[in-house]
Amino acid sequence: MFTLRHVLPIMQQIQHAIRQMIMISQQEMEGLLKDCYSKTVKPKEFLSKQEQISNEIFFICKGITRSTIVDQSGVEHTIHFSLENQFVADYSSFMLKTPALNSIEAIEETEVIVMPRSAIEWGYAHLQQGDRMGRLIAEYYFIYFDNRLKNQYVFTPVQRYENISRVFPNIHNRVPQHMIASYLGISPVHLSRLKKLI
Amino acid sequence: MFTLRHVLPIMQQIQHAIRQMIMISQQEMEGLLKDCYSKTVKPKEFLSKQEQISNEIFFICKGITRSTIVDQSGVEHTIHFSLENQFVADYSSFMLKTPALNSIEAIEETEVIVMPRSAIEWGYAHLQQGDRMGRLIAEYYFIYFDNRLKNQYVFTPVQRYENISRVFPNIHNRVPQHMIASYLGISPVHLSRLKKLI
DNA sequence: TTCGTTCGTTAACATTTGTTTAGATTAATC
DNA sequence: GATTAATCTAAACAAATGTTAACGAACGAA
Repeated sequence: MFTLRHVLPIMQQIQHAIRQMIMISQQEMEGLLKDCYSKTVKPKEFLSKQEQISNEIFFICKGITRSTIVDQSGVEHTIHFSLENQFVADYSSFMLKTPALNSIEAIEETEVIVMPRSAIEWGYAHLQQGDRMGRLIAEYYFIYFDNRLKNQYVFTPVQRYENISRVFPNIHNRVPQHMIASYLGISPVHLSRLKKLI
Repeated sequence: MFTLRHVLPIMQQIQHAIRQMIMISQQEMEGLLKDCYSKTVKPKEFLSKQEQISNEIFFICKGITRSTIVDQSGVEHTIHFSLENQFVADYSSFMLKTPALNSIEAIEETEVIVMPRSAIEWGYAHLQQGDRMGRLIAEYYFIYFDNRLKNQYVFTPVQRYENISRVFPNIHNRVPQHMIASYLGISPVHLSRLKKLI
């Protein structure tokens, strides 16, 4: 049987990400990560599915995922891409303990650290800076969403396309174009058309 | 000169809102609110303007505001409405201390409590549950934004219009229709056209 | 009151975007 | 390697949305 000491090296990346947010002792870190484990999913496999309550937060060590939501007509929309060194979850479902509206699906082969609810709650209760960590995560995502929403109002589809390409230059090699179109809120045919005009 | 004891009655509403989020002693409450003050703005007057760093959070006691953002072509978009008993600010600007992209403008005569940055920072540093309050506020807005973004993907303009009318039935008596159109991301002429079809 | 402004509706027309279908290319699977 | 599936592009047409202009009603300021 492995002890925590043996498992930790795999956890280096997530530890680094956590230490960028808060001051945390080695002892606290071990407590926080004791229920966490790593998991690998293949392309098109799901990390979590809609209609189930999200009881896990994922930290992406390697790979890329997309979060999808299905509308009343059954059409699937890509609402986020998530990359290496980012946390991903349906946070609304996690926080409210309501059924998730999102699914999270791997695009490439993806390796994640799974943080179960028990680990997060242990953190809030026992970490000196637990609530601070929660606040910073929430604020980080708040800023991200605020930005996304403003973009929707202020930029045209072409501008949004150029913005992604700038922020995430490699995206065209890693995700199919029809998913980018879905993310932009336009049809794949139309994105192809717009590209011709640039 | 008024002491805090005299000022507090005006502050009842905001105290109630704060107590719904965290446990807070009367002494802590007085510390938190000691730099806060009330302010009344007339319709079309601004609580805060774009390009300035937001150093205040507003609590709306009475009235209604809209948050606006201007695109590259100079067109103004309404991105939020905020009502009684809600906090409003350009939180991204407040948190990052960067120039605001939003302006906040009163639609009706509006009375707010102004919470300066000093009050918020005092709260984070001295309140027993300061970070918890920060986390809950950030999480609350996170959920709000998450929802807004999903709505953009999943609902048509007509559905979004019906959703507002349901969530905020009185909106048509309180805000001009062209602002609602702007909020929905469509032209005022088109909203008028869509209404005919319902 | 009177005058000017803001607001909502309507119609006509222009532009953008979606849909369908087809074909060609590449990637994945057996 | 052969076959199937996935992906992107293209064209033609349909639907949705924007723009402009005109008009009248409601509202506010002088």
